[in-house]
Amino acid sequence: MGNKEIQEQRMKTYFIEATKEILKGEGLKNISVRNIAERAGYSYATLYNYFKDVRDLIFECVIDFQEECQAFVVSETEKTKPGIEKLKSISKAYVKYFIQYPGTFELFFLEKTNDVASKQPTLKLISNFLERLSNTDWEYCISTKVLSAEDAKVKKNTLNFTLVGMLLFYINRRQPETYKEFSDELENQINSILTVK
Amino acid sequence: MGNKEIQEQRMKTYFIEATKEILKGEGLKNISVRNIAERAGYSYATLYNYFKDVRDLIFECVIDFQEECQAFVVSETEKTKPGIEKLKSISKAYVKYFIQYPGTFELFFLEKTNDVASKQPTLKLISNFLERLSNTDWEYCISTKVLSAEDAKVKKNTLNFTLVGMLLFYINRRQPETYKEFSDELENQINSILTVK
DNA sequence: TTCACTATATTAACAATGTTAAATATATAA
DNA sequence: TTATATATTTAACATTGTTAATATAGTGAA
Repeated sequence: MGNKEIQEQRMKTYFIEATKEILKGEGLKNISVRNIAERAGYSYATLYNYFKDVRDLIFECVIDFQEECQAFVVSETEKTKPGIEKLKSISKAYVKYFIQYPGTFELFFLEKTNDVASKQPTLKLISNFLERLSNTDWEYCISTKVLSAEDAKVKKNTLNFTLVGMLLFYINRRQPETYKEFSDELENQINSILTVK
Repeated sequence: MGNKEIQEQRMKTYFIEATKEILKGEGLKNISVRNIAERAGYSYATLYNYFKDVRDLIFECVIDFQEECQAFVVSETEKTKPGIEKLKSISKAYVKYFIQYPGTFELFFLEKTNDVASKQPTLKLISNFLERLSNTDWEYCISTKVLSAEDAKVKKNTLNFTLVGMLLFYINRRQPETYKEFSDELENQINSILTVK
């Protein structure tokens, strides 16, 4: 990588880090080109030398947040034994991360994408994120005959849709109204989906 | 109701109808105060005599869309026999409505609410909408011993979260990429959640 | 009818947004 | 050092939601 590329990458990370800070702190609604640039220490127009537009920049944060979330999930589930128990822990940690940083939830699932073609890889990354976090343990369940391959496939998706659905209602629609209720319902849902008869 | 109220209500419906048209047609991203007012045949500032702000106006469309969706669901499920079969039909029709009018999905689940207090009733309406559409048949399942009350309660929520989650991925994240895949997965999910062992 | 008053509607204006073009500053190569 | 390319900033534009000032229409009394 030549000097040019190193410097360009460095500039990009300045903006990306600024964007991440705002997303984690104030959330998506406080993101603006001028806001980001100010925090990065540059003029707002400079941003356009490194990113096609502000959406491009915002979606570049996805990978970093996924890595952070993954590290969080791993650290929260280390001592859980593999299989169903681990799948439950992973689910809870996954949800916990987005509750802690609602801005990342907004970015992953709510932020609009005008130009869908160029963002397709990122959208794929988002859609199968939970799958990537949990695949080992689904495979484990299949290989230990706890679940059939078909059951695992459907339940994996049910879990994914349900967790994101719950988060959507709670973060974007304040439903239920208290965290306690949310947390109890989460427990119910996870147990119901992951309980093998 | 005095003349004053009649006229005021009439004015409100002009703006509401205009908003609904845009939402159903071009979707949420094409909503703007000037756009709505032009279609309603008034200046943009006039709108503020009848609505606190544009979000207020937008959320007033929820009730109308729910009625429309409910009528659609009823007409699509009339000839299905009550119980599990009906719950499956209702689920499919519910999803079908939002697929047909993605703008209504955006309004129901994606649109931000700055002032959450004043919109709390509407948010509640949204959260328990599917429940209202399907409660009769859940009760039927309980009374015919097909499901326990507890099972019904959890599954009802699983279904709600899963359907909205699926729609979120499909409408907002183009995942899966084809309607066929989406439709097949929908079938799988509904059957898995509503199949009683 | 005419005049004052009130209610309603429109135009003008503001601040904030994303984006681009023009202008300026900085780095590089001869 | 000077000419040229590159990087950055300032200025400007169009669009957004919202409010204040202005204009218009309707109403009730003389």
